[in-house]
Amino acid sequence: MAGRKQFDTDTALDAAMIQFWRAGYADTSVDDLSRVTGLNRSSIYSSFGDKDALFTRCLERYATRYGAEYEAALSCAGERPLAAVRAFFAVTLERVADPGLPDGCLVAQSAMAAPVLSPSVATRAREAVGFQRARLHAALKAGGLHEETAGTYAVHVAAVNQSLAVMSRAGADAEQLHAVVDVTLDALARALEMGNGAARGPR
Amino acid sequence: MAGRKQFDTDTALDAAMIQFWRAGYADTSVDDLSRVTGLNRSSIYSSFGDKDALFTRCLERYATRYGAEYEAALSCAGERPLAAVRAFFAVTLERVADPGLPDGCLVAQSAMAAPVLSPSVATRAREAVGFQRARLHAALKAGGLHEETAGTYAVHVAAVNQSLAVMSRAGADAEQLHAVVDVTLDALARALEMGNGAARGPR
DNA sequence: GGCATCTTGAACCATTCAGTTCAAGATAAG
DNA sequence: CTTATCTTGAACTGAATGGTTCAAGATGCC
Repeated sequence: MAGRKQFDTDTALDAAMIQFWRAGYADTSVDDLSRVTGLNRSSIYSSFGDKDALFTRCLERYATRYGAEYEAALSCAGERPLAAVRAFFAVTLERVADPGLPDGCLVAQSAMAAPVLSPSVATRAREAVGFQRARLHAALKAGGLHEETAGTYAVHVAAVNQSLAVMSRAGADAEQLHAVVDVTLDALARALEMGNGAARGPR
Repeated sequence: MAGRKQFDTDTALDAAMIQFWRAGYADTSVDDLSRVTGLNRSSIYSSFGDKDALFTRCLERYATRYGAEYEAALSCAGERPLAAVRAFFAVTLERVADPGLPDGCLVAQSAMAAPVLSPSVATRAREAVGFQRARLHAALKAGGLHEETAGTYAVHVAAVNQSLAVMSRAGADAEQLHAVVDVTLDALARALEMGNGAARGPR
């Protein structure tokens, strides 16, 4: 197993990502990473640098992969904004329901652990949350919501989406998680009904 | 400083609680606890047992203190359910706005870290989330909501409340946090308007 | 003063941590 | 086969971890 060949970087990154996702940064040792990736300690350091760099790669990978899914879900926001947000939530709900993946959300966890992460990683996690909100904001505006109303619902939907991570880790079942998003979808439906930006949302 | 006198247990517990709250269980060493409490290592072990026991005490303290505040906020739910839930959220919003306290929520953090906490602590954190939901459920029923609708809104409000912890750690400002809860309050107001349990909520 | 009680600091232990180094071995290309 | 490249396992370092023990000292009570 040497010579010119190389191990599968993507597979190793996926394994490391899931380990960080499940246990968090602090509770993941380099030995853990070595075990789940099947890579030797030396290989980890030579291929990815130190633990912090590997975590950054994993966070980036996570944000890219699921970011694309969220993006795709929101793609129909212009014509069917409610269905778009429903699909947005479905991305999270299906991920949580997948027994092959950890509960929660790597970005949410990293944001929660921000005070004890390296500044660059903490900033990246915060940016991911902000980016999610911006994505929603754009989609809701495209869906006909007034600028201010779209902003309000964007931050609300982003927050509720993060809350699913907490609740799933707290042992909430699928039915409860659906109830959480249904209230939000109902509120959004009403805001959308109130006209193409003419009516005001809450506040 | 010895003899019969003893250090102030409450003060020490508060300091330890805030440390756990800010940095989480994994990223808080016993030396950290010694530093912030002003207690010697020996004193910590003799007074509180090991790190796990002290964390449990802190979690209990947190749940008791803020649980009482949430309880008080919801006390008027029978007459003014919307105002009660608004006051419920205000407990969290004011706590987050307090510069003397860490962002986030110790219970939410502990729930997120459940997979790497000792089973007893993880269970306790999950119970705290469930208890919050039960409290809201009872309050909303008292406020006139139908059983099922009350259950739906209870889990939603509990989730949104947890989301404030994530969002505050992710750098959201007070205005954004208010927007998050306003959407929920608006939805709840509508559900309450629809009659004393006669009408159905979302779903 | 004398005694009992508590605190304190320091030392200690075994374990784990991140990070580094290196020799041995395996492979592919020439 | 030879050579260059890469992987691997193992050892090692220095620091930090949780946890324990104990002698010295400070205090309050009698």
